[in-house]
Amino acid sequence: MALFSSYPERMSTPGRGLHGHVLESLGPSITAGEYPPGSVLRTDELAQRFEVSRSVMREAVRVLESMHLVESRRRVGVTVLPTDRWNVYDPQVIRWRLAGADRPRQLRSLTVLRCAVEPVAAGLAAKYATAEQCAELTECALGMVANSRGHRLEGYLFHDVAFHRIILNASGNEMFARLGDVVAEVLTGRTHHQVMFEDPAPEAVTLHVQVAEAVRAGDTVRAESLTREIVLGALEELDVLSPEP
Amino acid sequence: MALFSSYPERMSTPGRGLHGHVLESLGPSITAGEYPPGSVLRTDELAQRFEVSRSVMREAVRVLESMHLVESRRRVGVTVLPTDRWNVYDPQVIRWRLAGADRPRQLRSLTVLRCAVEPVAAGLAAKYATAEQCAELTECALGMVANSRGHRLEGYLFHDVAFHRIILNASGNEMFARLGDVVAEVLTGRTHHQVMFEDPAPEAVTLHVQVAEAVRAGDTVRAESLTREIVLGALEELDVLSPEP
DNA sequence: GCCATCAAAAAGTCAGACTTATATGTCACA
DNA sequence: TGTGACATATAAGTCTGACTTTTTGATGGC
Repeated sequence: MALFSSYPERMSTPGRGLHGHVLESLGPSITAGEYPPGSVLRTDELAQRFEVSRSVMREAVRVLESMHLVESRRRVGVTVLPTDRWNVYDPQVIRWRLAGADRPRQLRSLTVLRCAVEPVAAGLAAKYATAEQCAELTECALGMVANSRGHRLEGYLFHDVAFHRIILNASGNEMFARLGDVVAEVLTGRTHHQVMFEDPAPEAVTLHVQVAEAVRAGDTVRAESLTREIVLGALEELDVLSPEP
Repeated sequence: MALFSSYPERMSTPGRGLHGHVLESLGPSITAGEYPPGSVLRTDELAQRFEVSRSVMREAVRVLESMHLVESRRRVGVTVLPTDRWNVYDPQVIRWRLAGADRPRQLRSLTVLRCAVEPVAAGLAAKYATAEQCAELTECALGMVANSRGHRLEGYLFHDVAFHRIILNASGNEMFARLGDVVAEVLTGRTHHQVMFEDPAPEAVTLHVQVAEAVRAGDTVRAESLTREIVLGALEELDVLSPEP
């Protein structure tokens, strides 16, 4: 099926090279709060701990610095920055945080972001989606229907992710399009790490089909409000499992 | 005035260190499309061009790689990635792109993002804003009023940026809060690089005052719809100057 | 108590040698 | 002529050690 060839599985970038390996270990530690803000690390010490040369360690620190997770200053060391400085939109940071302890809070703030963005994106998609995108969209919706019963969660997830990706891409807005990875992480996290014994809610499935129809019909306001229902439903579902105002 | 002490002027991080200086030159070149996607650079050659050691150049490349602007592969070199791979939410990438040639398109996609996010953020702010945040908000609104006539653009801009930052922070959502820098860049760009001979539109000023009121009153739907008016107005204004559907 | 000066500490920079992966070309064989 | 194994060259990756620069904090004189 050529339609999905545009979604290669390059979602996660495993630590290539020594510096990547170090990052994959040190990054999650920091985002998990293992080193509280203000903690000071020393490059040399880290290099010894990870058994790599200083050059490699310096490269890793540079990357962490570009994510604003740490700040490197002369005569002081590598200081861990407070959370509100972090580049929380960096896909790698998102992945690290979703893998950590405060996954629920993370999942929630990302879902609230979805609530804001996806309805607007769907409205734009109804305006600008190509015929091919409309076809892909309905195909995904049908795929969701086909996998909506009988505990076929993986198949459902696959089409769900693809569906939302297409919406975000079809909006024609680059900033929206780049949130496709974020949505994918959220949906995957929800499916894999939550109690999901039951099949997906039938209403949600129906809504997806209707969104696909609305987009094809060019009905912007309907596409927007239907998508809002979908994503508000997801938020509600999240609040049921881990309630916090 | 202690209210604004929480908004230090650390918005732009000038290239500290040699590697930062290289980045500040090479980054914009790439985002400007000077090296088309697929172009191959060699670390050694770059090091020579910028007259730095390879260690420094490698650190710079690592940072560009973490932004997904380039990809470094053995035996090949440093390949420039296509636009749809870039981390377009990275504040540094945003700044580089806003400084480049396709500023208008960039400004527009960011404003569309604002249209999606800020109304929702304002709604949440009406729910969760502290008394102090409400006070700061009205103060900013008054500051905008005070600078709305007589070509006092800088003063107006200052309070405008602060206003939207407070809204985004008061929403209580981390992802929204981190868009404060983006909004600041957009507003600054609009003021400094567009034909802005005239004073800001009186309706916009009024709307800001009303939003501050709505937030203080805890009127979520009113805060949301008023903010939507503000930001849709900004989008309209943008389309008037550089019309593209 | 305050300011200038100094020394130590840690990051920053550089140069050179070496290792490793890999794209590509070569050649034998089918 | 096409195909597979093999060799080679290339550019990134890694390590090491020496040196420089900035900045903190301590020391000491006023």
